[in-house]
Amino acid sequence: MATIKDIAKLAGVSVTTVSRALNGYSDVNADTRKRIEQIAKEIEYSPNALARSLVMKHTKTIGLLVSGLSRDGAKDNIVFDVLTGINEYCGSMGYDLVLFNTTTSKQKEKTYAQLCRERRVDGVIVQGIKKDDPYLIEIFDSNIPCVLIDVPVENEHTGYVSTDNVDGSMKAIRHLAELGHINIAMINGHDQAYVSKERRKGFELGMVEEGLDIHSEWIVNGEFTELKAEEVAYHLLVDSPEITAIFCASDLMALGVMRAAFELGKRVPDDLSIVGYDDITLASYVTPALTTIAQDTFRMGYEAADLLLKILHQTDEKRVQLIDNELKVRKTTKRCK
Amino acid sequence: MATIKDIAKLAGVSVTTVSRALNGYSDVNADTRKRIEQIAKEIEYSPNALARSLVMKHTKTIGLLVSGLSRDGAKDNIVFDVLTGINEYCGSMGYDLVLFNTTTSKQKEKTYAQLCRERRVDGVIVQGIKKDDPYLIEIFDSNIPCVLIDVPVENEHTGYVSTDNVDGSMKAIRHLAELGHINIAMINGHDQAYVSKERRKGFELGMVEEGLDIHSEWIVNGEFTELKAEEVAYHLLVDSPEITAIFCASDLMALGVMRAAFELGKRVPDDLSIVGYDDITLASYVTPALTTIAQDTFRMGYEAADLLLKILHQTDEKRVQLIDNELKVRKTTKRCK
DNA sequence: GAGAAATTCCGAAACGTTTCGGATATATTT
DNA sequence: AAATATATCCGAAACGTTTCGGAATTTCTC
Repeated sequence: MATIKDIAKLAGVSVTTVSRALNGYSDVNADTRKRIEQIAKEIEYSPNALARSLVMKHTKTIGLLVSGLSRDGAKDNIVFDVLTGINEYCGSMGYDLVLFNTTTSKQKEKTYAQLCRERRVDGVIVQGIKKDDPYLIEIFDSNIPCVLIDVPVENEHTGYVSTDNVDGSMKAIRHLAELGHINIAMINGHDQAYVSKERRKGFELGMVEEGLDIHSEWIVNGEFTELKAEEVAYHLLVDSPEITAIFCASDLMALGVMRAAFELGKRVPDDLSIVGYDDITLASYVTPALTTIAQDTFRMGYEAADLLLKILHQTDEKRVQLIDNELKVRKTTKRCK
Repeated sequence: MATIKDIAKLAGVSVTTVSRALNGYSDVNADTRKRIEQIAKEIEYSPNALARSLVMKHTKTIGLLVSGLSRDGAKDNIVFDVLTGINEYCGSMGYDLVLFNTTTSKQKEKTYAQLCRERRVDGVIVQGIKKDDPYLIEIFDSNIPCVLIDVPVENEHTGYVSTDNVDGSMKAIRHLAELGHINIAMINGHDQAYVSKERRKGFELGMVEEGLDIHSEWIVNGEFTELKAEEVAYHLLVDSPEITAIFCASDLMALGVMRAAFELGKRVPDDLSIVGYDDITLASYVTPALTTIAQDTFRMGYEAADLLLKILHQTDEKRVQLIDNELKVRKTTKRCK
């Protein structure tokens, strides 16, 4: 493969001059520059990013640590959306992305910092990490620039992007309350997720705001999966048939609840109102279409990348970026009889 | 950041010995090895992959060139599924992935080969490329190991993975014919896609096999989008109300067709049978659930990565990998009245 | 106990860049 | 014409590894 040395030899100049010519420095004659560029094209030269990075001390790549990059991550397209957002912004800024594998056991034995340092990524975006993941404290302790998705960690070199999960949940409850619902239950995710805590808080705040009673036994975890949510919703609905509305911490779980309702012969939304969270693609395609709190996940990725580059270049001391969310009223909510 | 030199100094040995110790060579004393490893841990050493790759001439990374990594690629989760498949296999083999950005204009000015050579990726997997993309011939001409998804290009250093698209389409037609359908139309993708050509061929072969007439004006392109498919299906169904079944070259287009049918007051499947292609997540969630030809896209990614590594290591002279597909009968097809 | 073999280590070059400090030649000023 | 400024170039070191060829020491063989 052609190197800068080859060009130098052919052009009869030093490698220094070739380097400076190709990188647009001013102290090289216009003619020599032309000649060098010409030769570079002829012998199909392309610079070796490895060698460059080695001396420049930056790679123009940012690492991606994503936990949900597994087969069933396809249903909720959140991971994908965030990824495209990141990709979009990074692409426009000339950064490439490298995907780290956290799924395989092979990689798990390497620490977070090792992963990043080996590849010498300039920064990292972390997605889908749980509160109790050992990686998390390592992220905080290491000095690698990093932004988390939906995990509030702040630092000299780490920030995060999220949405206002308590406000989002309150929107859901207000909507339900306006429709006259009183007996409202909640299917939450699991305790290892930051958003679960927030969404529960929003649920409770919304309930007291509306003057409604909170039945703590009506708040159950659905593990963020359709199947588990279906199961717990089923039991919930048999045990407490007076429930007329369920707020779910994710759309996928809302789909599970719909299924449970169907099995019990409860019609949605006539007998049971449901509101989800996320606005995944499925939400608007399913029948009846799901009322939900929409998050602009693409934008979350986009802003995460933006924030990371700002931390990287120290152009800004901002460390957190909050994205709007929005209630989308569709067909799974109806006035309470 | 700690380097091999630091270890050498602390351990009182040469860098050669450190290198050989850490890489498990046999010509280093067990005690010195222990000592070196100990020191490495203490000063939190992690090897610089850049420097290593520079001399080793391989990076243990494979490049990803994907066109559909855009916002609306989320609906059909194909890109994502393939990606996870690739990620899974590469992870298990100790390879990392780098995502190349082809979406932005900035990158488009770089040639395919430049992109790969700069980063010195060991190989590339290309997805969603069109037949008339200038990149394609460059891929063929360059000597970078490469496997394409769904584009039949074979070479010393390039292979592809795909499914049997003509057979898949024939399965669809057979199914429709068995249900007594005679007037069958097809909504195809666009002419720049290899799979479109194949699926059309399968459609036609299936029709003659079943002794049915092919009306060439009943084969129209829907550009692989829901909207366009809805539009062309609408016109098709108004112009030729005798059509009782439509075979679509993608599930997304099938959804468009369902919408068109709904607008025209035609019930699916009672008045119109529809079969899609791909088996995206939406297919099974939509009402009525979509009958479709399922492709194991995760597996396609997985096998693509496997094939690439085989080409890379020259362990095999195989250059093409075909994945099975399968007819999934759901609720959008019914016996013709 | 001499020669052979095995064990353990190391110096130096190489990978392909960038960049610092200076050198040479030409142009400008006085 | 001398002094100064400008334009253009270059040598060499540095980045952090791997690896070739050989050297020094110890152990084995007869």
